[in-house]
Amino acid sequence: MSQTQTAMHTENHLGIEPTDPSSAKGRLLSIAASLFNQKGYERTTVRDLANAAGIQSGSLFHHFKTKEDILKSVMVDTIIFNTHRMKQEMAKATSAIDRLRALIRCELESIIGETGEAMSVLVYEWRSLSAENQALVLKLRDEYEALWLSAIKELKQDGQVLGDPFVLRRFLTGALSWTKTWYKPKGGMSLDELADQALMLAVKPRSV
Amino acid sequence: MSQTQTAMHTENHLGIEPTDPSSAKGRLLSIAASLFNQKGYERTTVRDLANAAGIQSGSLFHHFKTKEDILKSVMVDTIIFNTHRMKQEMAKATSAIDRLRALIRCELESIIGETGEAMSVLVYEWRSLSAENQALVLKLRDEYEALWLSAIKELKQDGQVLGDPFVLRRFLTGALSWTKTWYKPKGGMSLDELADQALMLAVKPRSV
DNA sequence: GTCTACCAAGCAAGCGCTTGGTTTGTAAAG
DNA sequence: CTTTACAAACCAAGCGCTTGCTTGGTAGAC
Repeated sequence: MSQTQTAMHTENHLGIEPTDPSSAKGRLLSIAASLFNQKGYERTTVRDLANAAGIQSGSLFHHFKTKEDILKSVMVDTIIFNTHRMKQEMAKATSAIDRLRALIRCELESIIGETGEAMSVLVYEWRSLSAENQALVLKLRDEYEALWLSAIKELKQDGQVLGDPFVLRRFLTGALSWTKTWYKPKGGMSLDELADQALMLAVKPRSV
Repeated sequence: MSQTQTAMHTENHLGIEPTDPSSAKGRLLSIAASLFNQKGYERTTVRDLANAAGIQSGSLFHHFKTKEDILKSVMVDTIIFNTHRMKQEMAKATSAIDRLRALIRCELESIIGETGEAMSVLVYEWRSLSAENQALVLKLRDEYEALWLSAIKELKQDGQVLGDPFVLRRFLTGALSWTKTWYKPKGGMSLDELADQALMLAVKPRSV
C-alpha cells in the first residue's frame, strides 16, 4: 500500500499518507483535479481522464477502484498537503495577528496557487462523494479548522476582533474561497495585498 | 410565449418576464431548483424530475426544449425575482449605511429563504450552462451588482469602509453565499443578527 | 375544434466498469 | 552478462445499463 517515503514527514493524525506526486498515480490525480475543476466531476468521464493522461479508459481502474475513488483521493491529498503547510507557517508567526495573517495567506495560496484546482474540487464537488467518504474528508477538515479557531479566539481575547469567532471564520471561509472566481494574480494586486485586504475585514482597523 | 400577466410588474431592463409560480411550468421549476440543489444538475436525471412532479419524463419536453433549458429558467427567474425585491428594499432605506444593510439582508434572505435552493443552483451549477446562457445570466447579474457597487462607493466616500469597494463586494459575495452551508435559522441566531455581523465585517466599527 | 398538457414506448448515444491478455521495469539466480 | 521470474502498468474490446430526448397519439378544457 505505502511506497518508499523518502521525503517529507507529512503524516496526519489519522495516519493517511499523501500520494507521491511524481508517481503514475500522482500524475493521474493532478490531471483529474484539473478536469474536475474545469468541467465538474459528473461531466468528466473516465474516457476524458484517460484521454488527457494518454492511456486507455480501462487502465484507470488499475490505479483506482472506482471513479469516485479518484475524486476522494484528490480531496484527501489536498487537505493533508495544505494542513501540513499551514502548520509550518503558523509555527513561524510570533504574534496573534501574525498567526491570522499566516492562515489567510496560506488559504489564499492554496486556493489560488498550485493546489487551486484541487481546492475548488474540494469545495464544489462535495455532493458527489458517498456518505462514508464525506465523513472521512470531514474528519481531516476538523484538524484544519481547529487551527483557525484557536487563532481567532486568541485575537478575540485581546479584543482585536468583533463578533462571534465561529461566524467570523465562516465568513472568511466563504470570502476567501470565492476569490477563486475573480482574483487574477496578473491584475495588479499581489497575493499579499489581497491577504491584507482580507485581514482588514477580520480585524479592527486600529489594531492593524 | 408570454401568458397573461395580471400580477406584479417585475420586468427587467432586458424585458424578460419571470415564470408564473402557480403555472404548471412554474411548479416544475421549483421542483427542479430543489432537486438540482440537493443532488446537483448533472446527477439529477429528467426521470428524477418527472418522478418528483408526478408526470412522465417525456412530458417535461413539452414545457422545456432541453434539460439545460430548465436549469437556465431556474437561474433567470431567480435573478429577476431577487433583483426586483432588492430594488424595492433599497428605495425604503434613508441613509448610505441603511442601504448596505438592506442589500445584505436581501441577499441573505434570498440565500436562506424561499429562493435559497434556486440561489444555490445559480452559484454552484454555473459551469453546466452553455456559453450563450452564461452570457445571458451574466447580463442579468450586472444590474444586480450595480446596486451593490453604488451603495459601497457611497460609503467609501463618507470614509465608512476600508479597502477597495470592488474587493469588498467580492468578499461579501463569498461570505454571504457561504452562509447557505452552515446557517440554520433555528440555531439561535436570527437572520437580522446574522446580517448585522456581516455589516460589522464591511463597515468600520466606530460607524455602526 | 383547436390548444394545452400529458402518456406510452423506445431509440441512439454515452456511461462506468470488467475482462483476458500484452508490454515494461526490476531484481535475483545462473 | 545473461536468464528467469514476477509484478506493475497498460491495451483492446465490449457488456449492461442509464441517459437526454423523440415520436405518435389521447383526454380534457374553453
